Amino acid sequence: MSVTIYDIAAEAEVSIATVSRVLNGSPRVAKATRARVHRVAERMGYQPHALAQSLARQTTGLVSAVIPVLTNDFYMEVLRGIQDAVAQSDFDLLVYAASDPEHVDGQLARALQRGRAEGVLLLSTPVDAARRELLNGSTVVLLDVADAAFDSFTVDNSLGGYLATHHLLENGFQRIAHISVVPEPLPARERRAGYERALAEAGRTPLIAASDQRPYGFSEAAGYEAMTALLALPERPDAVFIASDAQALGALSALREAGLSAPHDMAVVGFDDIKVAEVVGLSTVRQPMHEMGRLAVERLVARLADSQAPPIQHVFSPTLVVRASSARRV
Amino acid sequence: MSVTIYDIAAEAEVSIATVSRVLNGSPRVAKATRARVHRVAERMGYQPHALAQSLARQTTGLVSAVIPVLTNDFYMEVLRGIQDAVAQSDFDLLVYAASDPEHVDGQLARALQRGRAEGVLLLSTPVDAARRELLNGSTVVLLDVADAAFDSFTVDNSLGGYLATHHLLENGFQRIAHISVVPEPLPARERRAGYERALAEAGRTPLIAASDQRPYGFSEAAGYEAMTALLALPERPDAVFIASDAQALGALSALREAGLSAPHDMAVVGFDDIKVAEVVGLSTVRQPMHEMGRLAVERLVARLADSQAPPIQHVFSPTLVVRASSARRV
DNA sequence: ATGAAAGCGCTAACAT
DNA sequence: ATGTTAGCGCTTTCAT
Repeated sequence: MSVTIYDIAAEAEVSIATVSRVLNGSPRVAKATRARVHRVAERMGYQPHALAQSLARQTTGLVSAVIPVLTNDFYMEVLRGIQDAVAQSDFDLLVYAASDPEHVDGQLARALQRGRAEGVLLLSTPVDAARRELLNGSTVVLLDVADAAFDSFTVDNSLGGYLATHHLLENGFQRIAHISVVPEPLPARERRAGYERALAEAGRTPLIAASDQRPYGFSEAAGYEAMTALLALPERPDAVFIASDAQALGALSALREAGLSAPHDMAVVGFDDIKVAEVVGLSTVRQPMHEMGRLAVERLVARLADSQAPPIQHVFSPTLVVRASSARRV
Repeated sequence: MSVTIYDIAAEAEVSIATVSRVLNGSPRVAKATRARVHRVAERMGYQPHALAQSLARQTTGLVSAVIPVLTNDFYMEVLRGIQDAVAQSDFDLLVYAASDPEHVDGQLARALQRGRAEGVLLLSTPVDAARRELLNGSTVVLLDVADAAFDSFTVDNSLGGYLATHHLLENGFQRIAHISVVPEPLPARERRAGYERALAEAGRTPLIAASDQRPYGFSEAAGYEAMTALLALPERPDAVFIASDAQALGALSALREAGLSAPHDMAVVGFDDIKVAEVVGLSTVRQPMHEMGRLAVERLVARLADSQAPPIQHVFSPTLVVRASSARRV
């Protein structure tokens, strides 16, 4: 049906080897032949067959991104960065998203299938023993999770938690609570640790709420529930640092429904700096999501070229973004 | 390096054909042999080589989505729908996103490369003569754009514009403006037509603003500029229907910066119903983005199975979502 | 400078 | 029930 190098070879009266050479820009071809083959290929509308090329070259030109849940602005932002960087490379991008983090392994297995992608970007998925086995032999770059055996790009979550809490302390808030996640993934644990450290330095006691929202805790619903719990407390906190912006959005809803508002009744600081955060004036700790995705891809591409380099652990420093929701009490 | 069917064949003392049969579940294999081959394959940790399989089968198991710009919540939502449906199929998903709509053809060409994907989902990209040529022979489903030669999933934009405008009229607003896009793509033109129809029925005159934001008009910046222009008018409108939520967000910012607010000083209705719309209380015309993506994939998969069916043009009816930004003047 | 031929790893007739 | 073999479309030695 469609034109192959055999057709071109016949038409140009050369062998398929010569056609292949010309098409791949080998210098070992006579000028006249080269021109003729090019002309014929052009005229016949030749297009290389990606699959056949890949099989012969033993390389697919594909990288894949494995994402725990797409219904999450954090991942969406990272994905944008990934896509941008991939578009600037010679690779094409396969996207594997799970319905929730617990089902990520199925997608991961597909992404890792032999002869599929050359490398994979794995997001927010801790490398346990089973996964280490799966990943064995593949070129992998980790995002939002670190592991000594792989390149990784993470944010200093503990610092982020500290910055947020310190900011609330500085603004004079007295009873600063924290909303975390159950079950608590490592990033959340680290954010909480930063919160606790800041409080400890100030000689305050932590107050932690979290609702058990399986399978995915970084959600509006989880934030809503946790805030509801906080509001039911006999002595209501006057500020809260929340483990993610998504939860913070839910928490703000709960606040609003209770006839309260931030920062007047309770100051709120989130984490991530997703786009809505700016729109609603939510103070937050910013992760450079776009850049994380971009750099991870660049690293993956580099590693594909040089698999020997020792793994690097890139830790971004998050930055505090102060908006209306944590304004100092007047 | 990695184990092939030859290794298994040798180990199980059968031919590669038998191995292939067993692995593909052919019934024409003796029970004992089947069991033995399975055991060996398992033990050796065999994984089929996607590429080789694809080349032999002449089918890749890949579909691709071509997106004009990823920095846009509308496309993100559609992409989620696409991903959800793809995950339920036997296909894997390639994502090709352009930096802006004018550069979509490069990505489209990659997506269409012979031996890459079996079908492509093309978003918001009108099929002109050049593209028709490109798409010729490929299995394509169109989203947000219609063309008689292909399956397409679109929304009744004109109806949407009508609904929005009619709603504003009903709520008693007097001077209802419209913010469109320059250059004006077909969906925007249709939305404007709906707006004009509603106004004409009410015997009012249209008032249209739009800023020239190349290459992509459905943006916050564009909305901001257009609203600024409206505010500079001697007689300020008291309501506005805006061609997209993204622009509406920018318009709301402009309003706020001018010390004004919606709906008090000007009622605002957007289009799309992206997630932030709900958060900021923006009235809007909802497109079923997730479902559009999902159904488009299902259609693509169906067409891949039966290429003879005549193209279908699926037109969704948008729905009006009333929130605070267009509340009736008290 | 060019051609012949051996793969790449698998599927699918066609034989037996 | 199983094996032999010819592709799938291309790249890449190895000859000439």
